[in-house]
Parts: sequence; structure tokens; C-alpha cells
Amino acid sequence: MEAERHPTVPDAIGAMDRMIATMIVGQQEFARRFGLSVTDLVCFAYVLEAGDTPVTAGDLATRAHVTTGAITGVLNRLEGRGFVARKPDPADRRRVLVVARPTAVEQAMTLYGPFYERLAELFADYTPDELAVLTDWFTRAGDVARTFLEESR
Amino acid sequence: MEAERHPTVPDAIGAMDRMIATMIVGQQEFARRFGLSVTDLVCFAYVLEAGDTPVTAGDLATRAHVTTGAITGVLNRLEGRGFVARKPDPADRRRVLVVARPTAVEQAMTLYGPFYERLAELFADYTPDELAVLTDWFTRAGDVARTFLEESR
DNA sequence: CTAGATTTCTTAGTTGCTAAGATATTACAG
DNA sequence: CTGTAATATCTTAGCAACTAAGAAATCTAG
Repeated sequence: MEAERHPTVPDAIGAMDRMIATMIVGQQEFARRFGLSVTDLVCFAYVLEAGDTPVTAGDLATRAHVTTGAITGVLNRLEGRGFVARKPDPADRRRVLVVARPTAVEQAMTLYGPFYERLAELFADYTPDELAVLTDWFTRAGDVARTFLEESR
Repeated sequence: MEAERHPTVPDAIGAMDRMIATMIVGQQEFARRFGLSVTDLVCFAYVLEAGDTPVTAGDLATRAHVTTGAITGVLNRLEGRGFVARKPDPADRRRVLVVARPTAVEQAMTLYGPFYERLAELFADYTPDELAVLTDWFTRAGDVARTFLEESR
């Protein structure tokens, strides 16, 4: 069946939309179980992603599209759960640097782990070339969305 | 560089995570502009997706993982914006059927359109076979997430 | 016909957000 | 230097959307 193997761009966008909607609900569910908000998880993911690069409270506000006032609450909750720590910036004492606690990834994996295992099983069904196509698309789609968000400020 | 063209499964999951996080922030931004909540958009997308198949208020609560009380608010807002209409179910008068208004897609496209154009441009960079891989993954990842959500109730 | 189950809506209370402004610090023009 | 403006975070008051619990209407089964 050639037709089914060659979806149109609108087909792809439709399938993507349904996937995104489900992932959003999934994140809300994860957040609920952590006793955190979706914004908290988005910020935490960004801190982990940044790795050694220092992240300020303001960076999180920009990235999550919320006010700095909201970030105060985000950091209080993440700090309360032991996910991150506030650290003063020696170079600029107005700033607050946010660093992930050593056990943070471990803690997150307790809840995310089972879901990631399912995803890993799914990805295992694809060839290395197909995995490259998927990873490339994730990266570029993320860039497209980020650019779109920045432009429409 | 072979290594770069063959990401590992963890690479793929990492790229996917960052993409999802950005899409979540994007949906929050769209919701803000519509004067709606993310839950409203998730429900609206589900109503559109269902097409002619009737959707009840309870279906939306199940799909969006919120209480039926929250759905009352969702429907009031979506109805207020002219996106959907409540329709009594002739077969069961307790039920409320939700149908998309004819102009609903058009209205949604006013805001979503520019973003979808960017996505369409991105998808245009992929061959039909690659597009098939992507669409297949969207569908299956959506199924994995939906199954995971249903199991963990 | 009645008792229980189902479906939506209502109400009270909680949470996380924004907007505006307070506070502390840094940057820079003169 | 010094004073003024800009910047970064936090605080506060108010608002919007959620939950939990239960009311009201309707359906289902014995």
C-alpha cells in the first residue's frame, strides 16, 4: 500500500498535533504526581539540559515564558523537593544561579523512568538511519518553535 | 562524520524532551493569546480530531485527565469563543455532546496558521520515506503515551 | 417501581499565575 | 567619583482554572 507509506505534510502535522496534545497531558500528569507544576518541570528540564552552564532565575523566566515573580515560586518548590539549589552569583550579586542537586536526575528517573523505558523500546524499532532522521527532526522542530516564540514577543 | 549521523537512543530521547518542553511552552503561549487555557486547547483539538464521531463532556474529562467539573468551565469558554456548541444527546439526556462550529477550524488557523507554515517548511526538507518514518513515530509515540496514561490511573 | 449507577453541573477552597512595585545591586554619563 | 538609570529578584494583591464533594437529572436492572 504505497499511499499509506507516503503521508502528506498535513498528515504528518495532524499526527504530530495528536502526539503533542497527549504529551502535554502526560506532563501535567507527571507534574501532579511530583506535586509540582508543568512550569516547574519545564524549568527543571532546562537546568538539567544546561549542565555546567550556569542558569539564572531570569533565564528560566525567559525560557518558560513566565514572569520573574512566578520563577520565585518555581525555585521555592524545586528547592523544597531537593531538585535544585539557589547559588549566589559572585560576579553579580543581584543574580541567582540555579544548579541541579547531584541526586536530582536520580529522583526524576524514579517517576520518568518507566515512561522512558517504553520510549526506548519504541525507538529500538527504528534503524540507525531512521533514528537519525527522528533526532534531526526533534532538534529542528524545537528550533523552529523556539524561534517562533522569540519572534512573537 | 558517521557518529553524528547515528545518534543513540538516549540522544534521541534527549532531543525529544527538549522539543516537547518547547512545544509545551508554545501551547501555553497560544492559549494565552486565545484567552483560553491549555486544557481548553487540548479538548478543542480532540473535538476536531473526532470529526463526526460525537464527543461527550465526559470523554473530554477522560482524555484531558481533569474532573468533569473542570470540563464545565472548558465548554463554557470554548462555547463563548464560538469554537464549539453543546448539543443534547437524544439517546441519553444526561449527556452533553460537543460539536465543533463550522467556523472553528478557520478561527484556530488565524492563530496557528503562521506556526504551521513554519512546520510545513521544515517537513518539506524531508523525503517521502523520511516523512513516513516521522509520521509513523508520531502515531506510535502518541499511542505509547496514551497507553501509559491509561495504565497509570 | 424502586434502588443504584451514571452524567453533568455547582460550590467552596487551593494553587500558580500576572501586574505592579519594593529592594538591592550594577552600569554609565558627566 | 557621584547620581541616575537600568537590571535582577522577590513580594504582594488579585485573578483564573483546577480539585473534591456533592446536587440534580436521567438511565438501568432487578
